[in-house]
Amino acid sequence: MKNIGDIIRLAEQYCESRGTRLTKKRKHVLTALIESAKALSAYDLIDVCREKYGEDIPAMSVYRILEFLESENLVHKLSTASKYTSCENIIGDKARCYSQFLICKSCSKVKEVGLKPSMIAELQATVKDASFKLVNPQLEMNCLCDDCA
Amino acid sequence: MKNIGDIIRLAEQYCESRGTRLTKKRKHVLTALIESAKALSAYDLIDVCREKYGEDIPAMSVYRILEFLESENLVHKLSTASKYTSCENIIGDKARCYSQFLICKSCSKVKEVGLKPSMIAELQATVKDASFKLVNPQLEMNCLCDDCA
DNA sequence: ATTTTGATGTTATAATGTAACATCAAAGTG
DNA sequence: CACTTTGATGTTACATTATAACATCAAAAT
Repeated sequence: MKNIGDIIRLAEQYCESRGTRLTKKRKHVLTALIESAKALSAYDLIDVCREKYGEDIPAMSVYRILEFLESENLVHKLSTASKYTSCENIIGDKARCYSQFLICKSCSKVKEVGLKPSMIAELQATVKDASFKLVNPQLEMNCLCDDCA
Repeated sequence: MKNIGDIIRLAEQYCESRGTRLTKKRKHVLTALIESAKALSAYDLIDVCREKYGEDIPAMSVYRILEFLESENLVHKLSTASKYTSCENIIGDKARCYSQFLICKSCSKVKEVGLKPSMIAELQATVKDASFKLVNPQLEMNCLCDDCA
């Protein structure tokens, strides 16, 4: 398990290699998400950045930053919760695109788990049979964590 | 395939048997959802009810009605889309609680598919291993339908 | 030095959803 | 039947999530 500095440095190099930049504010938002065990809303992130970095980021910018981090596969949006979480295996060799997210609906604690290939195949087959194309293969499970249950 | 009147009558009897009432407005909202191939937002439903029944239902009431219909297993909320859809097998003998929803992110067309028992078992195992409890086992897949792709 | 591009700021507003309290109508009770 | 209780709906106000449109700023490329 790397420390946060190492992770951010890796993320920075990764962005550079893709011709994009991990700016200071983007780093702060990403750091906030990595350090949080829970998923955070855009407005939560505004608060965290103010408290932690004395930095006042407008909502519009936070949304743009989140969009950027998502496009770089550093962050996931959890649509069922309207919250965001950092990728568990940030900059893994193979970006994990098929994940199952367990989300505590009470406290927003999140666990990201890779899907077995057999499951992926099964889900894809269903989609194909129904004449749909899968855009974002991400399973969000509405749960309660043991602490909240 | 039953006609809409038969379905609504069934739903009504079902509610009666559970000691709840399918009122006129609830029927209208449910009918609108059944007759739509696409998932509808709460505010879409306000429009449909006005156009179709000349009935002006305030947003608050629509949300309450949707909550009721969900609690009776007549309607699903698709959280990833913030829209609602009627259950495909309304009042099936066994309410289908584990479903996979294919949702076109462009036009909101929805297809509901039952999950294979092996998938359900797999998902549940993951949840258990992670010390979470599954609250709502509903898989929403962000897709494009063939028409929109 | 200047231009270009990408990042961020600003303002306004849209879309989704809920809290709190008032009213109304149906169903049961004396 | 009058009365009470309960459940359904109305009303108002507001919270939360998100985006559009246009302005400014800063880094990099020429």
